Amino acid sequence: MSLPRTGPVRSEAARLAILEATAALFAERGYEHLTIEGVAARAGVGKQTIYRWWRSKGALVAECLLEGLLFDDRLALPDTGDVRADMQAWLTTVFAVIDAEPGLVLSLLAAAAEHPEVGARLRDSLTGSASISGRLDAAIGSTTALRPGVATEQLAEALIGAVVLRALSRSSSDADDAARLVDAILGDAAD
Amino acid sequence: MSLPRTGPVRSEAARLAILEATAALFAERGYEHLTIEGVAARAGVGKQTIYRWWRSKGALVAECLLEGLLFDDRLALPDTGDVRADMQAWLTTVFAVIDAEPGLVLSLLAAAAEHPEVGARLRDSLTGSASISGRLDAAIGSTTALRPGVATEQLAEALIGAVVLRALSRSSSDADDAARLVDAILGDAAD
Amino acid sequence: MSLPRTGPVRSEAARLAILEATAALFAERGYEHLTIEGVAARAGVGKQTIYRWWRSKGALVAECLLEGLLFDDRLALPDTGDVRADMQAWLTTVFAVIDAEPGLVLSLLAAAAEHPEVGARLRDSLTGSASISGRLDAAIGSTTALRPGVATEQLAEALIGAVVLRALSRSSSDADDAARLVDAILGDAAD
Amino acid sequence: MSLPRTGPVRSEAARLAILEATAALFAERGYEHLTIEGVAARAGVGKQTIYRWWRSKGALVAECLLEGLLFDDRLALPDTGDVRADMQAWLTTVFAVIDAEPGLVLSLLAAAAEHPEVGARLRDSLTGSASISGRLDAAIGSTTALRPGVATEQLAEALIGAVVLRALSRSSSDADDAARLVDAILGDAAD
DNA sequence: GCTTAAGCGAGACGGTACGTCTGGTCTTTGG
DNA sequence: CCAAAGACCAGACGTACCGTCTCGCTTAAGC
Repeated sequence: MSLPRTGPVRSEAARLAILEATAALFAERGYEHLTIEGVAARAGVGKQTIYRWWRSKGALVAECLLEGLLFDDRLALPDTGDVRADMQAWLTTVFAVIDAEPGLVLSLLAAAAEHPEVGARLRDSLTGSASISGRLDAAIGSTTALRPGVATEQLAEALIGAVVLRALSRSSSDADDAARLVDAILGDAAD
Repeated sequence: MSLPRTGPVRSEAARLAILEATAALFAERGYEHLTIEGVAARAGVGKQTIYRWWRSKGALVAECLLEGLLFDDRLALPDTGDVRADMQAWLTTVFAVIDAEPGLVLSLLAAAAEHPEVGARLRDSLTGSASISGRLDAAIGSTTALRPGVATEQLAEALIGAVVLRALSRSSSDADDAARLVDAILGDAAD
Repeated sequence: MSLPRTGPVRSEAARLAILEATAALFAERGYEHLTIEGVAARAGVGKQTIYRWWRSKGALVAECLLEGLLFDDRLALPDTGDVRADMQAWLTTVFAVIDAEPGLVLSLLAAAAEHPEVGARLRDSLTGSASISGRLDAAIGSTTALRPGVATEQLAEALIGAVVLRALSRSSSDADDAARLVDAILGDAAD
Repeated sequence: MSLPRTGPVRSEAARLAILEATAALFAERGYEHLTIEGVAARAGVGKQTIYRWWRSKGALVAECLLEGLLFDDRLALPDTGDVRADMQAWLTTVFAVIDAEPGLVLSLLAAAAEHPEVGARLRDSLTGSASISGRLDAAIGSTTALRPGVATEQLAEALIGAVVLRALSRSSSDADDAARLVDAILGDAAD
């Protein structure tokens, strides 16, 4: 596979081929078994072209994460207006994904543990893009836990954290687990 | 007619030397840079002696974890009777450890992401030995979040999860962060 | 006080496979295009097994030379009793080989220029094993140049040197050239 | 009517800078470690400018040789009228140079082995410019070996060849060796 | 006490991937 | 429109570890 040659400015074609190869290999074999040589071969690129622009495997994965090449749309938080129901539905989906493809999340965690840049991006991806704390803010007053003045950002972090822990401990989780977790975090409906 | 079992038995000295070398190298260089060859050399042991008894680097680390060789005593949850104060104090300490030696926790997370056995043990170590959910159970009724029937185990998980997330995202945290997190999880004092 | 333990021993099979692969690739592609990776692949051997026992490509080639894997029997000096005729016949053969496969000799020269060990072995192979100076010694008195007291070793060196020069300059040489050279070195028949 | 094709012409400055950089790097690091990239960097020139005008590293070195950039004047054959003495003196100098800077000659030999053009030029440089065979011709009759009808060109070749062989085999040589070699080639003084 | 087989230290083996270096080609940009 | 600069693909370099496999030694259980 040969790419169209470009000049002494950075080749966008090469960059894209590399990121796509990274995402594909990451999905297929996981972070641990992702190799620079494998990416280079798959992308039809010289190894040096990777080393020229990325410092490490982790930086490569971080950029994939940033470009949204690693997550699909299943993991978006739904918005029906009912925070509790939305969160339960979302958590149930997330648990199902972790059960079905534990490697995806675990690989991401391994990458995050190894490279600060992945860690930072991962947190943004999880708390930010799913915008959980935003939804919690909007629902303040509707449950006992969401009382005025509560730090919704920490609640969101705790929720995501619980998910991460379940992934790490390989405990398989179902809809009931999701409900229990949401109830624990949100409290009862406000009177 | 059974074949006679003869021959020497497993060397306890070798086992201990290996676990100690593993713990030392883990602390010095982190999980990623821990190598079986390095452990063998440090322990003054043949590689085969390691492979005979452990299936992988992860199994080695998991056993160290189980034997308490990786954590020191700083990380025990204090018990003054005041749950909120105890948790804040504990979290503050944990955050300080993460800030001071991020490698320790991150390496453990990397190991957990790679090896199920480490993940399982890690969760036990964190939630079990600190026995957070036990303390929460005992405090039911004392805060708005600790209402009767709440799943304290999920609350404990969420709390630990938040800690893990902060470690992964390398956000440095202080006593205020600890307080905010505890307040978000526990809610207000009960009336 | 413990004696050094012995451990596994060097694999003769690997050693031979490596030398044979080296000789084959040397003959096929020449010294310049001989690569350690190629030798390892051809020999079915890990690269480290080569680096463990040889310091360089040159050392490898030198050992092949020493084991006689690079030269075939065409290049042995015949012995009919007539020194002049033998030398002419031999030179004619050597010139023919150089004309037909210049790469063989040139590669050897390149290797010798790069690695002292090859140079030393090459000289031994050429002057020693062909034992030209021995033949000259035996013929002392039979030609004007082979007078008593003459340094036959230098004469042999000069002869071989002339051959090397012709190889380097790619001048194709025939039987007449061989005769002229032999006559120049040996002088006329003694009266 | 067509305008004369103008356009820039080959830059003499670039050509000289390249040749000088080549000669300098050759002297410093030898033929093996001479790289096109190194030459380009040293000459302040793009790699393509080299590849445009020379086909290979060898061609570059050959042109340096032709321009006399590689040899200094030490290596000229003196002319006192006494052939034997002149040759001994010259050989002694040559041996000393080889002993002191073996890399220079060896690098040249490596280049010659790799590239025909260098080989041809090298032979011309050595036999031609030192014009040994001319001197031998002029001395015909003065020694037993220099009898009428002898092929002085082959004698010259043999002499140079002996020098080349000594360089290749790294045998250090002194004035006595020079004398022995000259005596072997020239024979005794004619009666 | 002798036999004998497993555990031991050591380390060679076939491999994979690393991160670096150079070769030779091809473009862009500036003079 | 040439020459500098340098990005590109390709692939060899020498190193680090992997996990497996002998080696010869030591040692404890069972005859």
